Amino acid sequence: MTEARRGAATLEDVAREAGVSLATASRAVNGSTRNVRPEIRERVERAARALNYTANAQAQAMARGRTNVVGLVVQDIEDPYFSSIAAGAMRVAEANRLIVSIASTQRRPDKEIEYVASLRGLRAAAIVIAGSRTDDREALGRLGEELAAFERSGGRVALISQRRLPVDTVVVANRAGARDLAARLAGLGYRRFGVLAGPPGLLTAADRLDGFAEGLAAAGLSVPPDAVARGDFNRDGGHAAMLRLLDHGPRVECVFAVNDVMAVGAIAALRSRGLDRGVAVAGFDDIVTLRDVTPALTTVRLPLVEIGEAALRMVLSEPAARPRSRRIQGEVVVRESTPGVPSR
Amino acid sequence: MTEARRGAATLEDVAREAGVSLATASRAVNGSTRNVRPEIRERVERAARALNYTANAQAQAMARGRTNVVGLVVQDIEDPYFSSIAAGAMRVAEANRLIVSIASTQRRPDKEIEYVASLRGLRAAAIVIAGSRTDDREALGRLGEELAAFERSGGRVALISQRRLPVDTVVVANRAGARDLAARLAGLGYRRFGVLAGPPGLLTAADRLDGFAEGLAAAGLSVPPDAVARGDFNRDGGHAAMLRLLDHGPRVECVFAVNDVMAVGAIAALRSRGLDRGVAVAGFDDIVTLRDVTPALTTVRLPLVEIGEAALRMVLSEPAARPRSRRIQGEVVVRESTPGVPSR
DNA sequence: CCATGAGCGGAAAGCGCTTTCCCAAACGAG
DNA sequence: CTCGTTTGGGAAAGCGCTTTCCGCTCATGG
Repeated sequence: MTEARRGAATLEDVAREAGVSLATASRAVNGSTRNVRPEIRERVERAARALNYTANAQAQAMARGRTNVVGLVVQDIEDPYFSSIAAGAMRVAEANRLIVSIASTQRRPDKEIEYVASLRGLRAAAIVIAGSRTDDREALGRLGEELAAFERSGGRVALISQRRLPVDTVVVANRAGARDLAARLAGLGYRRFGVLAGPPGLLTAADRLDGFAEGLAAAGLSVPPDAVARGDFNRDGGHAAMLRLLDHGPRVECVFAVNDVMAVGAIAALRSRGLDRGVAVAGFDDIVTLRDVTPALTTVRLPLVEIGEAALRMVLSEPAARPRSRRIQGEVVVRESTPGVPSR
Repeated sequence: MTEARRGAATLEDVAREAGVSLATASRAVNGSTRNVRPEIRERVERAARALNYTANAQAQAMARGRTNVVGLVVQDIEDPYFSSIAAGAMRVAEANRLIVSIASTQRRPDKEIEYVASLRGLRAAAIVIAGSRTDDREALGRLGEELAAFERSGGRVALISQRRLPVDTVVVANRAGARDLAARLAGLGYRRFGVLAGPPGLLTAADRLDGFAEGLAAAGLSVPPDAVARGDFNRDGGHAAMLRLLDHGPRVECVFAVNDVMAVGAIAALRSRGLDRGVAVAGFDDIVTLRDVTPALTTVRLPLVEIGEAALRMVLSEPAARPRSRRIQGEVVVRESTPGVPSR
């Protein structure tokens, strides 16, 4: 009846308490293909309860040769983009009784590799990586090797929005979304555009910029090179880039920030110059927490939670012969931040 | 030279490749108090590299009797309040080479208990629980038992903002923060207050409400009972509560929403009625992502990242004889959402 | 009434490590 | 030169499970 004085109760304690063998206790309490007579099972279960027994997951993992841990690697858990993806992945994990191990790389590619190695050490069942999108080929190569080693040792991998490695991928249609957005903005009558682009090397940002340019081109418009201001992929980056554009760029009617948090920074910058009603701003992502900023942001809605779900589902499904990819579309949402140009 | 065809390379493979015993390989590659001759160490390390060996963390955990996993239980990772806390905890975890396992309970107390059990099974070194603040005594009791079992089996526990269980706690000064906020708002000339309170049973919300009432009382003011509208602890809850207050409550000059996301919902509600400049709104938390809403929110700044850091540090430090608590203060930040009453 | 096999409990092997214990060699002191 | 003492490699004992294999009991059928 008394709990082990040192450390947790083991299955052996339970077996002894119930007066059965270790094998039987294991079968009764932790499941097995084999049957155990109801009467004995009941006795074991009672013993387990009395001792407050919980199976040692490590030992189970060792014995079974697989774990119920999945790894999730994001760039910055504090960024709502990633926390929404994480929420989706965690929801699916919960439904499958998986434990999720998470790491935030703070955008350092070397950390990413380190975490994958660490998850390989944990013998995680699967890894989902969100947002590894540099064009640093050297880092990408090492990440690829590390992931390949992980897969060879029996793990599964999925990437979010990163087609550059031969593994399952949830592809976010950044380019297409930005193209659609450009078309809509052109339709609203804007002609003189600026773009607040992300830092060089960030592929997500680059795709959105390219898509936007394509969309404008289709409408016979374009973004003059000096109307593209680069900044960090966060609020302050948007703020700074907007100010730079105002001070050194051409006059613009409408600014596309490659994500919502940058757009919010841009609006703050415009407001500080008293221009917040003079220049239209559009973003990308449709971050939930930002749906109430004023003016309400025109943006491309990405189903972030779904993206997280899709990635984990992919990695949990039967492995395919070749890397699969699941494409997820964004949807343009026009709100007050781009009221349109009435005169045209 | 060739990697094991099935599964990952084991330490035994490395030992064989290097021509040493398992014991020596272990000492050379995974550290030990014992020395290994540099020449042999080098040989083992080379073999490990050649085989792309990574120690099986499960096996190490078994053999050593401890893991490098810490568990983090939050209510909703998508909520910026929790994602900031998680970021802080993860930062400290990284510095200590710990792996963090995270779970989002979606505010279901039973899930919380389930996850703790699960972490006990993992033999996690420590658990941090953020935001278990119901007054459901039954659930709290079961959680307490589960945590006690975890501690008896050698794990450490810290709670964030929950003094009701005898474990280490990071106490957030909700009450004091709300009290200070009330004092400042009274100082700004407001007299007729409303409160958008959280759901009944949520202690964080209750503390903030109580503190606010105390602060007003100190200034000879009060919140009439019918000016307290309850709502969920999220944006929509704030929105709905605000509308209810407008429609069924007394006229108010200033509304205190018990957290920032509710405040944002409230502002949206006011705006939908054309009252956004007529009623002042204050929040609590100072969520980073919401710093650019307009009007800029008066709120109580909580150092959320620090709170997460403090909790994990606490749980990693030497265990104390009795539960410790570390108190963290908020700081009132007055912004445009409470411009003050000029006439007074 | 005996051969057959289904059903189920138990002994023991094994998962991949760490660590204790043992032992040989090298070394320093008397 | 002898006798402790280090020093460092290797054998083996676990860590807490799962699972294979073995063997006993009982039901079944020819």
